[in-house]
Amino acid sequence: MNYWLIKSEPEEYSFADLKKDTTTPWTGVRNYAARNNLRAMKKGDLCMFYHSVSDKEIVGLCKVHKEAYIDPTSTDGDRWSAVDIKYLKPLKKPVHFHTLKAMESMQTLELVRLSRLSVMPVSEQHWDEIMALAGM
DNA sequence: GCCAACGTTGGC
DNA sequence: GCCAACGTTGGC
Repeated sequence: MNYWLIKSEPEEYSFADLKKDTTTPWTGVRNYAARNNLRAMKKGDLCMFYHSVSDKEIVGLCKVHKEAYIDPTSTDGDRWSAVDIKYLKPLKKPVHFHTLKAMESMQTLELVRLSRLSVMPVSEQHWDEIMALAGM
């Protein structure tokens, strides 16, 4: 079991949209590091859902529903990948970017370190710590 | 294969 | 809206 964090601008596709859809194809990633992370995802892996730009907080949990396949929104062969994710539940208390950025232990979190990466792994220690902050 | 120019992302 | 960080592109 691995842990991940995926980003979306809520104006683009929000956690509420995922709740409505239950599952959704996570398409449109056009960055190799993020793509490689998508390809490393295993069915059942847990993901944090982060609202970038306007909210800047982790709002909920989802899981990998279907492992990487060719991104249907790309016409570039199998250069880009997508996965399907499935809605799980909201965090009791969303965790804001500021909170994480201020924590010594989160300085190694990709979200803090590499702000532009849109799909990233989360270590088990970070995961547990964030879940505690989220009241989960 | 280097690197300048350019585009994009996302925090501020 | 600005701009830093970073990825990509293309001329040399």
